[in-house]
Amino acid sequence: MDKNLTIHWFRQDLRIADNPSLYFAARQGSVITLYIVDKQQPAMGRASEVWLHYSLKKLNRALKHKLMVCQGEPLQILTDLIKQYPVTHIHWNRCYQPWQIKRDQKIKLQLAKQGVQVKSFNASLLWEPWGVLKKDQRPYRVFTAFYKHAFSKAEIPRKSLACPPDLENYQLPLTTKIDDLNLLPKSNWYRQLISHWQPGERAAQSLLDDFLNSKLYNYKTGRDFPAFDFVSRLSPYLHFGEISPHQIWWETTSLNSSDNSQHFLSELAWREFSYYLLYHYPDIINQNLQPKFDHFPWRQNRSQLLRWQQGQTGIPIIDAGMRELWQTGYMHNRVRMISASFLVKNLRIHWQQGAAWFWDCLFDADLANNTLSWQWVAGCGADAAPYFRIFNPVLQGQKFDPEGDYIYRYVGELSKLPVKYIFAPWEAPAEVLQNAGVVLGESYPKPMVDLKQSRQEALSAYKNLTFEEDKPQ
DNA sequence: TGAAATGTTGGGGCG
DNA sequence: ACGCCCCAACATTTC
Repeated sequence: MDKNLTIHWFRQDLRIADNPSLYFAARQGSVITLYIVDKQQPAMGRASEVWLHYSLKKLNRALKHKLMVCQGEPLQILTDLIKQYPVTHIHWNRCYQPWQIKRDQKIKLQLAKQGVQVKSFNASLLWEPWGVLKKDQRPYRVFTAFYKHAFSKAEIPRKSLACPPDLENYQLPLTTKIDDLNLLPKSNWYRQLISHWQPGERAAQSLLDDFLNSKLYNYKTGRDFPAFDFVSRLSPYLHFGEISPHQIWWETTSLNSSDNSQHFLSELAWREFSYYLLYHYPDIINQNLQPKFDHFPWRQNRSQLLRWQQGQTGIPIIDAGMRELWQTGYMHNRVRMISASFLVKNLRIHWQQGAAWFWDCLFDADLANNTLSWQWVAGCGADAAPYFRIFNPVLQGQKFDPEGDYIYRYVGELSKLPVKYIFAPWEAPAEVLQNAGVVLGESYPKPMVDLKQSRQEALSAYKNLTFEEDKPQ
């Protein structure tokens, strides 16, 4: 009997449900499920490695302990497997980081020469980046235009696929253990970090259910308040493919079409837009999408960067955010914008240094989203915030954390300071500070920069930028 | 997915 | 009764 044997190569699709590559592999015969730690790949962030470890464990369990893991060079590993086993097909779901695209093209070509059928599928984007273009065949650079086109003119996202029935998972001898991949760091800091999370497909499903049942109804306004849990927190799961955007899309649209669900879908579309831009402009990892920013006078300042990273800026809402990141591998989106704006505008430190820190600390660290979001805040991205849009962290706190709940949660030094002064402790009368047991500069830092002055400096730096561009050459 | 500066309006206190 | 001032509240402009 000539039965098919397919290798399904897991990458950023660590799920069984709605996994096209796995689904079609299972339908045509037995399957080898494989995960490779690619030693050639750019370094993952440290938090991401921790997540990956636990996610692989969960996946392996769901596959009845038949997930093969190894590390090395994918082409070599796949070639060896073809030689040893009667492999007829190799499947994977597409990845979209520039290095992945390059790698996969090469591998596909080489494997085809060896007589196996190689197929790739779409598992992580609602719209393929090459499928959405302006009339002049160039990519969109404005979100709303992109979204309108994708939403109304592009192909409707496919519906979720079922779990593959009766996976005949081919057992391979001699597999590396997940523990051998050394994804966990030597020290124990990660235990506290991961304790806030439950990686894996099943947890993603229940987060989605929970979100659609009880949080979505207040999403549009609730999503701006970092103290409250009105966001989905699905971002890490989306990054690792523990849930598909297709499933989220269809479950949300079939629920209702309120403002809230529309808004949630548009956030999902921002993710698409980031992937889209990264596909069309792969240089934006290291380069400003708008070249006029190439000569922007960024400041190089290690000690200021460090204070920002450690949540010791002396501005409570920012410190709260940076500490949330450090302690939980996550930061609420509203606070990401505030703290990023502070780094890039008030401190005028290069967005790439902020992006690098987030990359290392976030469980949802994602090249497309992280890069594009930082460029957006810095003003050098597509459809970016105008240069003069500078967040005032005091006002933002008053507006979006009016009771100070979020700040109190992460900035314990100020726990006795009344709400009235929690957003700007330096403005509190000496007596109030004393009663709260706060000594500015000792128990809690003084603000590291003057907000008003640094705002002015940023404005004039950014303004020069536009003048330079307007000058005739 | 901002904030500050500036302009306008309208109600109430008060001579 | 009336005009004047003050100022909060809102609107518009500017960076």
